[in-house]
Formats: sequence, structure tokens, C-alpha cells
Amino acid sequence: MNPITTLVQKLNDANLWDRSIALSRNEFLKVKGSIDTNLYLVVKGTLRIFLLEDEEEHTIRFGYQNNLIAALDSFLSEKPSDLYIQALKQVELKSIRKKDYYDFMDSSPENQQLWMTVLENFTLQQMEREADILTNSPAKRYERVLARSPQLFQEVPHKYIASYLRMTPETLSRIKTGLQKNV
Amino acid sequence: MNPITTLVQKLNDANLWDRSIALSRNEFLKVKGSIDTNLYLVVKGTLRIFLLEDEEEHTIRFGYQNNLIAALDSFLSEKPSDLYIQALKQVELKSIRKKDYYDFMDSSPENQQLWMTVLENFTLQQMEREADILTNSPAKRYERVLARSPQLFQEVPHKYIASYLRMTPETLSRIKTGLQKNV
DNA sequence: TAAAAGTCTTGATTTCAATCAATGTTTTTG
DNA sequence: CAAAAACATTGATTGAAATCAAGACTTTTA
Repeated sequence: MNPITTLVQKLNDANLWDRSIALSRNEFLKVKGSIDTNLYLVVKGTLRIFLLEDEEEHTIRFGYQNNLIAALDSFLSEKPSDLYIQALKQVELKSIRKKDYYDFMDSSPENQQLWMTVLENFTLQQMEREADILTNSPAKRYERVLARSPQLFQEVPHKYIASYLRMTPETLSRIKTGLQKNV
Repeated sequence: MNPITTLVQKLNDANLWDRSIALSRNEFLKVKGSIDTNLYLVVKGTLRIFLLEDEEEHTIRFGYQNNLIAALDSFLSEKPSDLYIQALKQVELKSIRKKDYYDFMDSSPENQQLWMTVLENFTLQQMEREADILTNSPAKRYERVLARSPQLFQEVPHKYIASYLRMTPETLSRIKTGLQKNV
């Protein structure tokens, strides 16, 4: 079983969820500048996490049903976050406060081990993501992400995928129809 | 004190270093395809870690004196690594095997906590790196990294910094002389 | 320390993705 | 369900960085 699933199950069993949150399409869970040290479980719906620099939006992650999401920079550092988190459709979330979460994680070596595994997994994912973004050819970036996350293209409007893939919606559209060279 | 420094001190005190390695300029500590679960301390010199995809080299990290480096994908997953690690000048390293390292980390809650902090710090750095790479304007990528790591530009040939900054050496050269627009 | 190898700069040209623009299609919502 | 809004596609054009190329400068090493 993957560590995130195990972790979610444990959090459910321990009944640690603090509150429920509902968001409608396009609503923001958080915007840049605020501190948010909560961890969220996506009960229903889809969100995206993005950065905004000089009017450019860079989508860096999506959150689906049963995913854990957070403003991870703020969660870890307890400083204001640069991240925006936005609902892409009607979303239901549950949240847990960092302190409660860490108390639980520290309450047994097994839990501590689990959190370490989750962090290690996340690090591996980030390395994969770095390789994705660094790939020069837009068509190859598309191929890489499509191969790893085909379901993504069913789930969210392609303009956000384009943003995730570091290209314009026009370029993504042309790649999909196979008109782009250099694949 | 920063957690890496603390960690290195502990590893020194516990005398856990396995062996010493010397590399001359341009020599590879490792190439793609091999499993390497060692953790290395840079005693002297500078290295770079890079990915190679379709003849493109992408430098993703540098290692200086007193840095810990690893083929992190392999270290964490224990699978073959995609990474190349190369000495940029005469390098001296010490290494520790993953098992010995984890045994030590698991030997006390304090050590476990320290490793968690190191992983969390690394995650924050990776997020910063992601924002760096995503910045569209080459001149802004340069500014960001220069502001955070000015010493980098003293340490290593600029062609590797260009690779780290996702641009050609020519573009970096033009940015340095201020001829580039869009800063 | 002289030659060679490696690195950086500068200029000219090319190329590929961004932009601009218009139309077609799907989804949302009143 | 109909109108509106959002999204996707397609074409034409532009522009910024890559490439190509040559020369200057710096570092290495024999």
C-alpha cells in the first residue's frame, strides 16, 4: 500500500480532522502572503496549486480526491506562503492543524517512520518534476507527463495542464494534434 | 545552527565514515544507470550533479566543501539513478553507507528528528528551485539565483551555471553584461 | 613557462514557441 | 433549455533565445 493511503487511513481512524471546508469552482482556499499550516484532505473535487510571478501563473500541482494537499512551504516553514490554492470544481476538504498532526506523528515510532517515508516519497516526486520541467522540448514534456499521469488529461481543463507543462494553451493544443515537431 | 552542519558534526563524532575518495577534475563519481546508496561529504573541491536527456545536460545541483551530496533518487529508492555526479576540480570525499546512516538516525529520537528536519529543509529548497526554473525570463532566473547564491558565480565555470539556469552559456554571458532585456 | 585545452565573449542568423486574433466547441448557470 | 461564459483550436506573425561561428582570454599541464 502506498504511504499516503496508509497515512490518510490513520488520520481517519484517529479522528483527527478538525473541520470540513466546501469550495465552489474557482474559489481560493488560500492566496499568496498568508500563513497556512493546515494539512488538507481532498474529499471530493479537484484543486490546483500555483505560483504567481510577474503576472505569470505557474501551476505546480493538482489535488484530486483522496490526495493530501497543503501550502507546503508554509506548512514546513510556518512563514507566509507564496502559493495560491484554487478549486477547479466543487470541492470538499477536511483539514487538520499542523500541531495536531505532528503530535500524532510523534506519538509512535511507527508514525514517525511513516511521515519520513511520505517526505522521502515527496522528494522523489519533486526530482521527477524537476526533470519534467527542465526538458527543453514542449512535446517531450507533454509525453513525459502524459505517460505518468494520463488521468490528469481527463480531469482538468487543458489550459491548466499547459501552465503545469510550462507552455501556452495554444502550444499544448498543437502538440495534442501532432502538429508539433521534435517529440 | 543549520541542520546539515549539525548532522555532519554528529557523523564525524560518531566516526561513521566508511571510506575516503579522491577525484580529479572532470572525473565522475557516478554515472546514470548504477545504484548508489551512499551519502557523501565533500571534504574539499566542487562537484556538480546533472541529468542527461537526449544529449542535453541539465545541472541540477552543485556540491561544495562541507556539503552532503548523494544520488538522492537512488539513495532514497535504492533503484538505479538517473544522475551523473562529476568533479569540477580536485575533490576529496568521505562516504557512509545508507544502512549505517539509517541505523545511526534510528538510534535516537533526537537523530530521527534531525533527519526529518533535513528532509523538510530539502523539500523547501526544492520548491524554491522549482520556482527558479519556472521563471520564464532568463534574466530573472539569473537574478534570483545570483541573489540567493552569489558565491556560486565565484566557484564554478559559468557554462555549468548556464546549464543550471536553463539557458545557453551565450545567453548567460549576454545577461551578465546587461545587454539582455526583460530583467 | 610555453603550448594546449578549455572557457568566455561577441556578432550574425535561424528557429521554435509566444503572441495576437478569430472562430468553433463545450460547459456552466440563470 | 437557452444564453453566456469559458475553453479549445487554428492560422498568421513576431520575438527572444538557440545556434553557428570566430576570436579573445584564462587555466591547465607537459
